[in-house]
Amino acid sequence: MCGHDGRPYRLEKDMSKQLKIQDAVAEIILTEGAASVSTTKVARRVGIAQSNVYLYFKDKQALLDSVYERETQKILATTEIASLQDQKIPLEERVRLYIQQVYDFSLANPDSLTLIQQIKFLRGQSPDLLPNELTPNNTVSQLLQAAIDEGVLKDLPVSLHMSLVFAIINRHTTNLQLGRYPVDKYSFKEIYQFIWDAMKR
Amino acid sequence: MCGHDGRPYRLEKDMSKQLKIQDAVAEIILTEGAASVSTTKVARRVGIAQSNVYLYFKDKQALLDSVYERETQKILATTEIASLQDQKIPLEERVRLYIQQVYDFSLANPDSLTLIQQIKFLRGQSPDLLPNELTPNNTVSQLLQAAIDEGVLKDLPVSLHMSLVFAIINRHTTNLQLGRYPVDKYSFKEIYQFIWDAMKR
Amino acid sequence: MCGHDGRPYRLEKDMSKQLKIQDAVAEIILTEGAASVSTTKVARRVGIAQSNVYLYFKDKQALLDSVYERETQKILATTEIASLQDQKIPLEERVRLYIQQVYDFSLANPDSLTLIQQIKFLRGQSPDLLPNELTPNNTVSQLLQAAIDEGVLKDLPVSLHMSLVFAIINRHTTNLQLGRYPVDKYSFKEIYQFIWDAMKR
Amino acid sequence: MCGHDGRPYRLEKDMSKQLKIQDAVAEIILTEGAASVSTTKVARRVGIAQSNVYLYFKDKQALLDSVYERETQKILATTEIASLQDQKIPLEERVRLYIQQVYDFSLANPDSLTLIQQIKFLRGQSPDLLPNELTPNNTVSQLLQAAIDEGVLKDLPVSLHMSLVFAIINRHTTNLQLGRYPVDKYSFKEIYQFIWDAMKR
DNA sequence: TATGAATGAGTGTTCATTCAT
DNA sequence: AATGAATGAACACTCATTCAT
Repeated sequence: MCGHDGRPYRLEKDMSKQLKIQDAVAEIILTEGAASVSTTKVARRVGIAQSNVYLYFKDKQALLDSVYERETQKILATTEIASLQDQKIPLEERVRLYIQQVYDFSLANPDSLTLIQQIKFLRGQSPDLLPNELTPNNTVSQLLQAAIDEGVLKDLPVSLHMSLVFAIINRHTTNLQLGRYPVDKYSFKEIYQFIWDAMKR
Repeated sequence: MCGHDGRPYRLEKDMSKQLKIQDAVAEIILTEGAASVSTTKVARRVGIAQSNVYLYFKDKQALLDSVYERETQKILATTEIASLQDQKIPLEERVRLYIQQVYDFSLANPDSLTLIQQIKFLRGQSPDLLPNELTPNNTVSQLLQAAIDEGVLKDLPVSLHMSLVFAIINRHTTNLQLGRYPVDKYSFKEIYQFIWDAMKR
Repeated sequence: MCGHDGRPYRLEKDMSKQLKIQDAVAEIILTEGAASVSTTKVARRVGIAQSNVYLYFKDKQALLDSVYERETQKILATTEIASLQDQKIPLEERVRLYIQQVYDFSLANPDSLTLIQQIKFLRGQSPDLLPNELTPNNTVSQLLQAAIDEGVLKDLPVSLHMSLVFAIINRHTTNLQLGRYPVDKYSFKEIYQFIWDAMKR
Repeated sequence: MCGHDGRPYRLEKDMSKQLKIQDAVAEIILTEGAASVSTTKVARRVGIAQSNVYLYFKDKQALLDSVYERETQKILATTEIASLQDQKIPLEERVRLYIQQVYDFSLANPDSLTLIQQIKFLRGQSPDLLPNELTPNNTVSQLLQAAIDEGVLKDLPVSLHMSLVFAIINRHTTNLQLGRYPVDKYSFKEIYQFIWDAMKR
């Protein structure tokens, strides 16, 4: 159960430094804000030499980008794109599914959105929660556009619909994280109704 | 058109250094993000020595705070708080007025909200557009709460209602700024309907 | 009761800024150490503009020097040089007088010596309490040298004798200032005996 | 005369940067005074980048402290504390030993005391030559107190006795350094007699 | 006499990045 | 793969000094 060099290879080792470094970056962003990420801090937190960071990432930007990428991948992994594209499901129902997926993900990974926002912020971009580059978003865009065309949703820019969904759900989960009210005070149904009333034609 | 000393007094001259510095900060924030504001850059942009910044502002923090303050003051100046508190106006109409005011302000000062967001971000605060300390927001909170209690609005956290308003309007004006669609493509009425459908009971 | 310019001349005004500035410097030195004297701080303490300091003193060094000078003048003013030179008084008695004068001055102006020490320190000089430039010190040197020549004092360098006197008395008064023991615990007689036993042949 | 890697190992190479930096600090303190020590100057003198200083010392303060520590350690290393505590040696003889040790050290390391004084000054502490924290000084304090209690020394504060010893010896060695008189002009015996006459009952 | 505005050089400190080992 | 040493540029901030008014 050992490598040829006699060093035992544990799963952690496999996960290697790369991930540990990314984790450290995420931690720092969440606790101190993206602006205060530095290779020094990251290295210290991981317990490696500062220069070591450059063994795994071309430069600081690449490091931040990779963390950004990792979080967006999490969204991809969680969301079931297939069902959103499934023509057999009525449009209205698919929109509901989309909202539910955002809701579920946001509740399960409240940090992910924060990380994405923070890194965007550092780039000087607006911190809105619309990572347009995101693959699933293209799907979502198409879904919403179709729903608009079919007269299911109000004839407003897709980005407005998406902003609505993100803003409401993000604020709700943030509220929960801050303990502003108990988790069971508002059900998904209520949140969904709030959103849907706006979107629906 | 000259002072008795023969020095021409132009409008620019009237505008004190303090304002010029604040403007430079705002510019940098809008183009490069708040994280990359530095006294060096600011001074260079204004055309003064770096140390000069400290003649007008105690601190870098004080400088940023002053810019923040300036923008929030703009909001205060623009919004008509009185009418939101006017008991003679029906609640539903006052909520409409509130939304309209946010809309008008956002359209007139699209950068203001960005600046506030960015500076909040730097402070490590969440970037939501809910500067709760803002005096008008207390008024707004009370208004919305009253409307909830009277059964005019859905029984959801006030913060959710406010997030909704801000998110939609902010995205709309951002879209306009980016030229994603012409200004007259969507009227206030349509935007308002979108928001109101969600909020109303 | 007014000058020809109509400005009332009060005594404080006479004492003018010059002295106030020196006082401020002394205060700062005593509370924060000579190294942290700055024209900014001085001006703030006096309540004048920073640039104003340069109206009264050529530069910072001149300012410090003037404070130094002022304190050494205090010594001069207090000490009765005449009696130390009075040939009619026996040498031993005159040495006693000298020690007593240092003792009295040190007790009355404990800060003076600190100020002198601190300013010398800033100059990079050794902080010993032997301001050789001091006029009275020349007198003292001559007195001590004479006493050595006459076999009244031990045949050791004058500077050693003076260091002894200063060190003992300075430490004693510092102890008193720090409240290490009550003022009446040790009389001058005891201190004098301590010093004299060393010096005398 | 080379390591296996072909790199010549000279004595200088043995001496780590850390020591070189400390030496540079000491040099600057001795020539220009502690107040004018700056990381820039230090780095320039060592021939490294300024930022490099922070590779070896957390702080400027830490750097100064380390120099302070180094000098006090020298004292510790030189002095034979054991004999001062040896109950079999009569008190009077032990006091003599103490004085001799101070004398020997002061002659061998005339800069050490200056360095300690200067750094204490920068800290705003009184520059007296009584580093009370110093371990040997506790021993010395006890020794002197015992000698006072036994009627060997005059009944005066221990600090006065210590100040005496330091002041005389320090001035003497400073005089020597300044070349005010040849080394052999005054023997230890004479200096000792000077001090002892004051201290002894 | 007094001021405020201005400045350039300086301070200590942190950073991203490179390189020889 | 990993390190420690090194560096130059940047940072926020303070200072002594000057000058026009």
